Amino acid sequence: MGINDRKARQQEEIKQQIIAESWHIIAEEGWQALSIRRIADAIEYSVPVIYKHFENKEAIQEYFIKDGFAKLTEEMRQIQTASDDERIREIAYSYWRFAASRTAHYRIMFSLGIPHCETVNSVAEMKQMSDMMRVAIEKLAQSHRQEHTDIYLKLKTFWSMLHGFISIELLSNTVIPAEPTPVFKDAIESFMYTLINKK
Amino acid sequence: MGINDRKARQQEEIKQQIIAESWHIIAEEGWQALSIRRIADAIEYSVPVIYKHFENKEAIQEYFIKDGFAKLTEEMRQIQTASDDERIREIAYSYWRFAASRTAHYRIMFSLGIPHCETVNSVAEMKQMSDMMRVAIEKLAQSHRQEHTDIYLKLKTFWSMLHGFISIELLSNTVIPAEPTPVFKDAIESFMYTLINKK
DNA sequence: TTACTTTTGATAACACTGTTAACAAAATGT
DNA sequence: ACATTTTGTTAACAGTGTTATCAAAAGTAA
Repeated sequence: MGINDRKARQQEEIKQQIIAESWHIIAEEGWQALSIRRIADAIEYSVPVIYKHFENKEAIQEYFIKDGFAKLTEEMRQIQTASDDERIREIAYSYWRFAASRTAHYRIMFSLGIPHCETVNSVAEMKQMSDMMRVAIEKLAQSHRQEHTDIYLKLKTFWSMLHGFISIELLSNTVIPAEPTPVFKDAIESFMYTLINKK
Repeated sequence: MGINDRKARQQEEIKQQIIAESWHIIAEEGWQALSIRRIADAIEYSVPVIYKHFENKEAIQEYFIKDGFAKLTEEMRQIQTASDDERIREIAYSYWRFAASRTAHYRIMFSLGIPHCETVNSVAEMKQMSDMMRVAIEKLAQSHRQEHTDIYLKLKTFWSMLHGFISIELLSNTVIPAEPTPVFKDAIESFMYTLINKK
């Protein structure tokens, strides 16, 4: 039945339009400017059509959260470095650059206003990212004969540091510098130092 | 003119009622459940009365943000410790306990969803808190003959760490443990170590 | 081609939201 | 007792997310 295939394609196209136009609005005017009616206007369909593709507005937010983590993971995946030391540094830097270049996206991903997700590990896209970090930390620990480090402890610390710096940056409403600041770099070096050297 | 005094008192009481009832709703059902009409119902006045005391809803949020930082600073101020080492540790712990015991308040203070404040230093209550942290770091650095450390760099790192850990904790929707976790404590010790010992 | 069925989409409503203009009533000053 | 200011209310405007109801288009079978 080619007819059903075509229908599925057409529906999928509408969904992609919803996503594209939504992002258009968000990028231009922020998440708070996004309303179902504005999406409907933009895609030139009536309001209830949107509810055929997203259960509610929160589901749209959820989509962008997952999408954000997927994009972040993708950027991290493209890192090519010689040493394990370099790798974890570059992961940190690409995290910073992501927050700097896609600030609107980052804000949505970590908006603590509305509780949305269950556990970090239950969201596949989040887990992918944290896995990538974990492996990098693991490798660095191993290559410096630190097999007995608590990796999950270090992973949590690592992510907390990254997000902490970005958050504080986001508090003052100025644009995040495109490249990691010295403060940030310094903290990453400290983290790596305590990871490599036994206590 | 005692009449004007009484009027001022009555108006002030209404304002306090607005604050109290607002907080009642927030504590019970979260920030998103707070609406002007619900406040009006609770204080048994009509809606426009609220606008006599707060310019708009954002002003109410702003009030709670400032109030939160004031309360946090107050808790930090009550710390009594023997050594400078102990002090910075206790500041970190009281930060954790604040976030754990007043999670709803903490969420409002750092909700990155709606941009609200200018610079950190322009909000007096924020500055108070960061000053308190800065002095503690300064003292610790001095008492270990580290006069040439960049205090602002360390302050930013310190706060980023604290907020980073809490944020990650807030992501997974479970309750924050009342007492600082080992991961958190470990990170604080690391921070203090790099602060005390020259690079 | 006609009749029936399913899918698809639009209209319009419901119950909210923040905000404010217009007005009535109470309190105060003369 | 009258005029004025203060105080608070009603009712509306323009928007929000969400959904029940219904019409039209598309597909299926005779």
